Amino acid sequence: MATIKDVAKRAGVSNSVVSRAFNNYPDISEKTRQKIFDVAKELNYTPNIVAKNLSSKKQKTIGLIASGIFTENTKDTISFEVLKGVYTGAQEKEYELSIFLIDSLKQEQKSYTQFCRDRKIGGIILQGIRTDDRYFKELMNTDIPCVMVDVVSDIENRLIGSVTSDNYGASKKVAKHLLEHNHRKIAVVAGTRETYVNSERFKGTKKAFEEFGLELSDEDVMYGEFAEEKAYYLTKTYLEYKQPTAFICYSDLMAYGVMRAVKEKGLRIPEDVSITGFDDLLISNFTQPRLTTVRQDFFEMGKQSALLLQQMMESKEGKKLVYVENEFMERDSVRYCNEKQRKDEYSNGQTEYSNDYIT
Amino acid sequence: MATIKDVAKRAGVSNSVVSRAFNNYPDISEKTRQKIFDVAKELNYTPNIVAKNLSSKKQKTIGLIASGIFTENTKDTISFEVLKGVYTGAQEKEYELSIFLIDSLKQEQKSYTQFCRDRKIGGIILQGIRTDDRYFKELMNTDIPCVMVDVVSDIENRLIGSVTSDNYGASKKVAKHLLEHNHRKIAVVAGTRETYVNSERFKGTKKAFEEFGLELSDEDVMYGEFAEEKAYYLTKTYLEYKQPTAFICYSDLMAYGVMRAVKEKGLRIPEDVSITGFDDLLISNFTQPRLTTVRQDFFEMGKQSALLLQQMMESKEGKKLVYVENEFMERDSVRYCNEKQRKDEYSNGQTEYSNDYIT
DNA sequence: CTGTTAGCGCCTTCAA
DNA sequence: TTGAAGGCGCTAACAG
Repeated sequence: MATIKDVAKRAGVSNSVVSRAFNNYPDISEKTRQKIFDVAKELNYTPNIVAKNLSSKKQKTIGLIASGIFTENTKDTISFEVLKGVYTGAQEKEYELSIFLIDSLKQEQKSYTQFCRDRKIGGIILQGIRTDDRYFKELMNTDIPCVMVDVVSDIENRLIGSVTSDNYGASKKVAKHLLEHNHRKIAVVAGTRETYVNSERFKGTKKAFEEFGLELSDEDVMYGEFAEEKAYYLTKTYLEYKQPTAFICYSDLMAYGVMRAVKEKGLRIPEDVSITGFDDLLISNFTQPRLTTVRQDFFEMGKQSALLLQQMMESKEGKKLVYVENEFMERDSVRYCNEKQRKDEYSNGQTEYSNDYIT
Repeated sequence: MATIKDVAKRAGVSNSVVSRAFNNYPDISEKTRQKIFDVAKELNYTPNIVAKNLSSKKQKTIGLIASGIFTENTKDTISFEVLKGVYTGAQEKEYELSIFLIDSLKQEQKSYTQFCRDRKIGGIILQGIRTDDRYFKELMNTDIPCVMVDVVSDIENRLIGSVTSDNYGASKKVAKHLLEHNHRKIAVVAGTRETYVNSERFKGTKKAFEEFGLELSDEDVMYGEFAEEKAYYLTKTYLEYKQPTAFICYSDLMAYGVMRAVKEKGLRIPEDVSITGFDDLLISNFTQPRLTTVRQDFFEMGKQSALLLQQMMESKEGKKLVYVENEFMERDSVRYCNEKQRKDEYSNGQTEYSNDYIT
């Protein structure tokens, strides 16, 4: 493989000139520049990225740290979409990308900071990590630029950005949709309490209730930790003493769990119970019934993260917030709530409508 | 960040001793080794991978080149599973992983070989790439060890391995399953003709027919190129002049296309037509009806690829073939073919059974 | 067992 | 506009 030396020798110049030519320095005569590129092409030379990375001051590689890829539900391919987006964004500006997938099952976690230092990573994108993680905290004490996906932090004095979507607005829309469909007995299956997206979505729900002059009761809010099984069990229990006409779920995954529990109870969706999700995973278009939810463009979020990070790395400027569009997807899991259903007291059991439809 | 020098100085030894200690060379006294590790821990030192990579003869990074991630059907998350597997396998033996995702839509392809050289990649895993690709051919003319997923090549004199599953056996099992369920009017929606897995699966199908004293007619074999839409259109056309009682599809994606075409024709699955797939994608458990198919463990295939590649890189030994288990998943898209259906001539239209069930 | 020396391939002052 | 020299952080002979 040709090295910079070979090109230099063949072009009759010194290494440094070749280096400058390849890095678009202006202080090179057009003639030699051309000569160098000609020779390079002839020798099929491209700079070695490893050596470049080692010697250069400039940071041209970014990292993606993603958690929950291994342990989580395989139905969840969000991380993959983010990864594709980040890759695309990095590619666009010719940054190298190094990925770090965290397997939360394994004990031997590694320091994010270490990960960056060891690879000369100049900036990092964080996806699905917990802000109470010790390695996250450690990272926050460094000066490595960070972009977080779906987390907006209040950390000051630090190069940190966020990419997310309008969780508040979308969530409000979902709740209003249900409210407008005459639902009043609504249960909320929220995610993880301390989480940014959860609190945004919760605000949205509450706001919608408010606008209808209603209040959301604590006992109708469950915390499913964004997990299908957890949501399933919570719903099972909930249904033993209450029967809402609708469930608002803060993730599709949880909606699947709720659907299962609801069906097992012998209730029909959406005839007896309406259900909404959030995310629009692949499967949501294939569930029975198809899930009404909020589509998030995770690919775009990944891409924007990479772009934002690169910009931060180059300009050394701080705190940016980028929003990516989301979209309310009205499908088949929500139906108008009739007066009878609406007036029925919460009961310990099934409504008369549903007895025949156990699936 | 602490460098090797800092450790050396603090431990009162030279750089090379520290280097050796960290690379587990035996020629170091237990005492100094211990001393070095102590100091390293104290200084929070870990070797810089970039520098290591540059200076070392040993190749400790592998690459994954995957195609079709961007352009293909988003229902297909196979590449992602492979990626996770490769990552896990690399991680296990402390290899670095560099990924190269090919966007076939973009014109500006890059040389695989270049990709490897530029990053000092010592071995490469290929997934979803075409063997008639010019860059693939170029790569084959180098001495870079390769492992291919789901491609078994006949290239000689070269460090090359393959990881796949028993496509022949699984495919045979599928066909026999249909045959045993009394189906005789069977159409095959094959994939891409020149492809390894396609030919293996085809052999399996033929073998099963043979064992039943039957022969597969050319006119009942379509080539859907593993694409949902292609399969959909082929099936639409096919159904205009023939009505099989079963479709064997060489991928789930194509099965979805076939299902759609079949339903649009007003035929019921599996009452009128049985359908089988191959791969067991996420959605196949949620289609209507749930798809009978062959589950492939793509994660394991990715992992085994990484392991095999590493072994090849270390031992310089050649041509290995690793099989990963697959599993026949009997679900709801296949049903026993009754005598009436079986005897019906291929007709230009629907059977009498299905007229009422247009969905 | 340990230190010395010379790179790996490139970038980056500093002088010319 | 160019060249020389030093260095990025580490490994790898080769002495000792």
